[in-house]
Parts: sequence; structure tokens; C-alpha cells
Amino acid sequence: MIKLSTKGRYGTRLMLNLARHYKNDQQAVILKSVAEDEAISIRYLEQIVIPLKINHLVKSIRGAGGGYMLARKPSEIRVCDILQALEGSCSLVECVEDETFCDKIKTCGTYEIWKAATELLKNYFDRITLQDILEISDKKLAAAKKKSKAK
Amino acid sequence: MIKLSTKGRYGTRLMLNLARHYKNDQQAVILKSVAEDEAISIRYLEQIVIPLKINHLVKSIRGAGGGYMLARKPSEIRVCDILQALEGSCSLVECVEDETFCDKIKTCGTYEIWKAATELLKNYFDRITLQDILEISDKKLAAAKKKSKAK
DNA sequence: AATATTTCAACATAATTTTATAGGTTTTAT
DNA sequence: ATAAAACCTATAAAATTATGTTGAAATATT
Ligand code: FES
Ligand code: FES
Repeated sequence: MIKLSTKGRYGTRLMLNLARHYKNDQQAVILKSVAEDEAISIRYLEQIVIPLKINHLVKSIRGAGGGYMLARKPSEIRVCDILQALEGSCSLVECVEDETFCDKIKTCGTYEIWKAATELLKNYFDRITLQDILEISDKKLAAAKKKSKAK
Repeated sequence: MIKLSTKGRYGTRLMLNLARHYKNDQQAVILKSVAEDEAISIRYLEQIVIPLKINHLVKSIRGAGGGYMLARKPSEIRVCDILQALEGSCSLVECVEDETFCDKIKTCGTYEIWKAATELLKNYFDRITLQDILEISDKKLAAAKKKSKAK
């Protein structure tokens, strides 16, 4: 498996959850609620949200009545932004972004392969926004609902 | 980072190294030589080569004069075969190949995204063979040589 | 034919990173 | 004051990455 880490997966679901609650005068969503919705440990989510905040993808409000919210519109947050924030990069191998990572980069026969594959992924994640995911997800849920009703 | 594991990276380099020594009446390449060429620990390579052998991508000959060799022509071994052998899959997340992995797969909003991204990768790795990498790599080395000569 | 050497094979152990849990502190609304 | 929530630090569990040790099989050498 070319593994997308749990940080990346959980973090994207966290962001999607916040996106679902996004309105123009949005109210904060508490992590506890996200944790329950997504069946992910709160403690772990707390760690995951830190880099999202540092990278200005979410804002937080402390104290009672506080919580987290998207820092900007879902249509302005790309999957790539999320992965970049959580994993420091969107690439398959370090050397694609950090040329000093492998020292034999000049002669490595596989470099071009991982690089090309990374471009493919990046292009995709670059053009998918939370808004897109939201729409895809809504369609899916509506279809599932229709199906279960039809029974 | 959407991490391609060291197993995947080292394993592909191992296979590429064997491909370089591939001839019709091929002779076995010892791991020690691969380890030196690629600057990877022999002990680790020994572990990596096991699944490659189990999946019939390499053959081995024991004893003095022995070593490893490709089980078939470089043009008939795809990157996808290698990753599949080493990591059990070519996908970004388990649930794309094993629907029981995430239990909320029916409602998960991100599933479609990871699935589509996986298709992109798979299509690419499915059509790149060791022969292709060999040619890309040779061109690169030739260009590098030319450049250093020109100095 | 006996022995030594070479190599894969198997098993065990250590180090590191990722994943996950736990406990406490600070901030804020009520 | 109290409770709710983010925030911070530490630790535990698991997986990945890497090294070490011994054994078994085939070959080469004597
Ligand atoms: S240069 Fe980084 S994998 Fe080859
Ligand atoms: S990540 Fe597997 S179903 Fe959502």
C-alpha cells in the first residue's frame, strides 16, 4: 500500500465535518461532536487539528461555547492544502520535494517514476476542494437514502 | 506525505538492478552486489526479496555462484506487480481494496476521493514496466555523462 | 570424497516512527 | 463559582525500518 496516513485520512474527514457546518456566520463545532460523528478518538483529533490550525485552515475559539471552524470557504480549501498541512507534503517520496533527501538522485533510475506519479496525484488533489467533496458526498448520501426508502 | 514505504522504494530499485543484469541466459546477481550498488543494507534487502520471490517476480539460486534473477523479462514486470507483492496492494487506503476495512464506507464522504486518486496511480503503475524504467534511466545516465564530459 | 566457501534462508532483536490514549491546565460563557 | 471547551505534555501500543546471528544448501577447491 502506498499509504495515506491516518493523519491525512482523519484530518480530511475532520475538515469535511467542519465544512458541513459551514455557513456565512458560522458557529464553532466542538471536537467531541466530530469525534462522535467520525468515530475517531477525541485525543487523537486534538493532535491532528494542531497543524491544521498552524496552517490557517481552521480557526478555534476557546472556552465554553467554543470549538473549531473552517478558516475560509470550503470552495477555497483544497485537499492538497489539507495533506500539505498534515504531512508536510503531497508527494509519494521525500526526494521529489527535497532534493537532498536521496543522495543518489542524479543517477537513481526510479526517481522519474515516483516524480511522475506524484504529479498525477498532486494535480488531482490540487483541484479537489472541500466543496467538491461535500457535493460528491451529498449525492452519495441522497442516493443511499433513496435506495433504502425504495425497499 | 502519502508515503511510498521503504519496502516499495528499495524493492523497486532491487528489481531495477536485477533488470540491468537481465540477459536471455541470465546469471544470478548476489544481494551483496545490489546492496553495494544501491547503498541499502543487505539484511534489509534479504527481507524485501522474500515477498518478491513468493510472488514469482524473482528466482533464486543457492550456494556459491548463486544469487537472484528476474523470473521473467523486464518488459513483463510492471511496477504495480512489484508494489502489490511488497505491500499487498497498490491503493492509497485499505478500504478501496477491502470494503470491510472502514465500516462507514457507505456514508464516508472521502471514500470517493481516495478511490479516484488510487485509480489514477494504479493506471500509471499498471502501464510502467521495468523495461520502461530501464530506458528512462539509461537516457538520464547518458545525458548526465554527456553533460559532465562537456565541462 | 572431504572440506571450505559462498550464498540464500530463517529467526531474533533493536531502533524509530506512527498511531493512539491519558491527565492535567487555561480560557471563556453562563 | 462552575462547567465547557481548547490547549499542552506525557506515555503507551503498534507498525515500520533496520541490524545481528545462526543455519542450510549448493558450489568450488583440495
Ligand atoms: S532519488 Fe529518491 S528514490 Fe531514488
Ligand atoms: S476512508 Fe475508508 S471509507 Fe472513508
